[in-house]
Amino acid sequence: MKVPASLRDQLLDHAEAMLEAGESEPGIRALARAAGVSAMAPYRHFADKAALLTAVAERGFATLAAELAAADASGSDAERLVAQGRAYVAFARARPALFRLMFARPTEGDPAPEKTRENAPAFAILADRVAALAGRDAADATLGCWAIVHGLATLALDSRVDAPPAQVSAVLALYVAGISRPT
Amino acid sequence: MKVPASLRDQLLDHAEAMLEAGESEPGIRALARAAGVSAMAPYRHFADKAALLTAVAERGFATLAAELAAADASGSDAERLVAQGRAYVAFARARPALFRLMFARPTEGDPAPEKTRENAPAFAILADRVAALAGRDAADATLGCWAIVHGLATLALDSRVDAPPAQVSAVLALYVAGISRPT
DNA sequence: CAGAATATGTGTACGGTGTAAACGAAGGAG
DNA sequence: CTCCTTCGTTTACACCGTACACATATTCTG
Repeated sequence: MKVPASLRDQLLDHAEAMLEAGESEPGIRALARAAGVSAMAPYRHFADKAALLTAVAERGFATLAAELAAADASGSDAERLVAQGRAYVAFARARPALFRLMFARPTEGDPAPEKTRENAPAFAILADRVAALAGRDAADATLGCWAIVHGLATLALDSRVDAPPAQVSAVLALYVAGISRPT
Repeated sequence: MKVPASLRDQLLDHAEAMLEAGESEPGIRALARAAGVSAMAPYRHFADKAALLTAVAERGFATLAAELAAADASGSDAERLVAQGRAYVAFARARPALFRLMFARPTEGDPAPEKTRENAPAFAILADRVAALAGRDAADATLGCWAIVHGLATLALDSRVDAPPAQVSAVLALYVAGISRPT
């Protein structure tokens, strides 16, 4: 019963695979070749290269959100928060090219964490955790939290730091300790 | 006395200008055109496009380090640290393309903050400030500090957050408050 | 069912890129 | 003067994204 997957999905799959293989920006022609189709065929499914890559990025955000949610599944609030952070950085280190691509896509609308569609769900979960820990300044704390893990992730991708899980935990735990204190 | 600047410097200048003008990756040919020279001329001065862009990045790190040092010039330890953070993010927001380019260049050697040549000087200053504030966990705190500002900077460039100076100050001040407390 | 409309893929072509290879012209050293 | 080095040019190739015109297949409509 395995119908041969629409070309659209094939292209996205190959793009994801090439990203995972280290390619920083899969090209339309390469993807078409991989799918055994002419160079112009992809354009029946995507307006242009950017649109295709944006679709890949969207997938990436979905799986990132899933992994974050999984990490957030159990433990104390603080533990969950730290686990999320580890998952975030782990995702970035496991799929560097994809991670970079995801955040390199231009966003529509104003810059605000909860306004940017792809980040909204994950950001909401994070905000919940932080709210449970920090009384006042919850907004700043949430942003700081995201900034820390995102910073560690990108610095790791650009090999400015190593950022193994243990280090992420340590840095994040320190932050949590500083945040969660009587108002 | 104005000798007409070596082609090498002209190319770097134009590259910097084009980056400042929004171009994400100035091309060899475009730079050659800007310098009024043939497309192959740049290759007399740079092995390839990557080498040229790396040279631009190096310049960028130098001016970033200078701006950080300037911000660090006066005030209490905490104030200096926060000022550095503001300067870091301000730099990124003022020269988004350059900032991205700087960190996108591959680094030689192991990933370690103080080992990566371009970052070493600025990182050392940062480490000093943090050491003066946090007793134990100074290493983690330093890394956390860098991660926060770098995270804010990159998230701002990818328009995930706005990150105006006030926000940077707030987030960073919160972190400093959490860090600097009786051992 | 016929015929038209829509969806999907192909072939060709244009202008852009980075860069390899071979060639010239200018100046200093023997 | 001749030779070598430095700096630039010309030409050419392979690749890229994509506009345009065409073929075919599927589906909708009367």
